[in-house]
Amino acid sequence: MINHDLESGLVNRVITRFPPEPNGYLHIGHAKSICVNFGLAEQYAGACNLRFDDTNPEKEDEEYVNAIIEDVRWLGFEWQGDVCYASDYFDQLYSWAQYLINECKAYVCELNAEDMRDYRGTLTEPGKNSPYRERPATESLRLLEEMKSGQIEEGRMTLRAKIDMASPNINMRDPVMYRIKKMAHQRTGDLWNIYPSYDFAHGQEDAIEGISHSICTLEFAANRPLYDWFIANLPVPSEPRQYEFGRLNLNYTVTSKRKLKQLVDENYVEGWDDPRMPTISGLRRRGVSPRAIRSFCDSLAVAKTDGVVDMAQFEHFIRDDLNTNASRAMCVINPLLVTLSNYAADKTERFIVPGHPNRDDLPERTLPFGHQLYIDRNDFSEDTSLSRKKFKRLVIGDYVRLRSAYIIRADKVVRDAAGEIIEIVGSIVEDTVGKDAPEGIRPRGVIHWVSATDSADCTVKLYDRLFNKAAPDAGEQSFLEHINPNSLTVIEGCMVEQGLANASAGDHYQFEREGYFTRDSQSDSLVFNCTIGLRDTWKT
RNA sequence: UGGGGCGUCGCCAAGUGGUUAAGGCACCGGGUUUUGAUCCCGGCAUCGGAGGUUCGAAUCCUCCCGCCCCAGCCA
Repeated sequence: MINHDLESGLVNRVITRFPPEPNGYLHIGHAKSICVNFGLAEQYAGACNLRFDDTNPEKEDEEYVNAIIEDVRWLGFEWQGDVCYASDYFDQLYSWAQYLINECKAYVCELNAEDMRDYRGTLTEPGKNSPYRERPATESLRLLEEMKSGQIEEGRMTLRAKIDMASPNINMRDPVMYRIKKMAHQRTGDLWNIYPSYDFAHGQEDAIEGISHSICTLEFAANRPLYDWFIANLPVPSEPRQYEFGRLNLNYTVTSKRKLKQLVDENYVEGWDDPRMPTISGLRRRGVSPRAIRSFCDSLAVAKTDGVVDMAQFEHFIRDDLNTNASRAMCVINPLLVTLSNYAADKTERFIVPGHPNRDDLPERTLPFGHQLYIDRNDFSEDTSLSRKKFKRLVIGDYVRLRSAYIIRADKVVRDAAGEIIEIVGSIVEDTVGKDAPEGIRPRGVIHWVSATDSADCTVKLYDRLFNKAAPDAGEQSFLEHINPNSLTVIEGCMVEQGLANASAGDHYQFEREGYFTRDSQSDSLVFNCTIGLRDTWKT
């Protein structure tokens, strides 16, 4: 990459940083940034800092700081030294502001927000100099001190950099360095009544930490000249450089903290960690592993194009990881009782089966088998005219293989008063466990099952995409108009094999023929979240 | 409109003068399979447009078209 060139001379060690503002939870978009920053540091044997860009107490909160730390750690990354905070540099930043005033490169401006906008000009017209621009340094110094100590009302004054009001780059038209906010900061308390702006803070934070490559997203490209201006005009300890790359956009979801916060605040979802959320915590609760997230991010290009990645690409990496790492299990989501007439009611067997079809390092499991079991209602059809090719499941008079167990035949159905099928009576084919079907018997397919007496009751939560429009943000309507009303399906009364009765959140399973699941971390009872279904190419 | 950035298969993308224009996702065929999964094999673009330079261009030049970002005392 671009770094390679710089490796040959410009910098001797790659130091990057991941600098979130603690104003929300991390989401999949941040995961890319995290992977890029930590990944580059690792690749070049450098280091990466975790730094909170906490320059605006209005939107920030301790809760977010903790959640972010947890998420980065969960993703498996280690930052250099202690966690850094922009607020740790407030004193340094303040003295640099004084320095610029003394250099006649900054001044306290008394234009209100509206007038400042007018003076700034437009995209096509240059701005006008503020009437306070040539104020003596001593006066600005005094005023800044008063702003700091709380003697000036909010909105009355700002400290601005004196650059060029006619610059074609609007960011260079005397940008605000400090604004008054008489608000307690989550870390510095009531110490400050003024807070530095992003532009005045970010590059200097990088310089203080010795960051070599300050990597951010494309929308900051126009801020780069300003970033460079501060670095060039201040006695900073190092000269970091900013590089931009395209942020990750995924279709069928939103990745804007503002919108995610709205979904949470207005109760469209259960919280930041709702399994339908694209947040790191939501994905974790959903059952997506850090490994899947990292491989997905690694598959993404670090380029200047701003495209929209197909959710299917992310899903591929989720499945890819789970397929190779998740233990197999059987869970009947829609139980239908099957009674085996030729299998003694008091007889039971226990089949020892592999935890994974091609990994013997995963523990084996035990499947109790008996006179009665459950299969899924969808695995039985009364329509015996369905061809074997079209319906590879159970029909009256035909055979099917019970996964890892016997081949059985369905003999008749039992109905309740309402005519609803409540039971299938069938029979096993002797001596077919672990063996090929005997001559003359051809099972239509393989279905999953669970012992009727020796299995655990559970609830399964199935998720669909949160939005039913590929680009929820696009168009006139609010993204809220495109929320999928059926994004969550709760199914109670499911039966899972006994061995999973004490499954824990963070363990991943493939419920064979259904999908990948993990135990929900927020429920006391046995609840499984469907991470993602199996790929299904079955054409109906 | 001023400034900045970007346009290669349905999607994400390699590629910076000579390649049959990588790869992944998706999709479509076929094979294996006690998961209609996995796995395996095969198929799938002339590079935003128009000119030009060159023996030769996605790669260089010109013009045009389109998309994104910047006018917060947000980041």
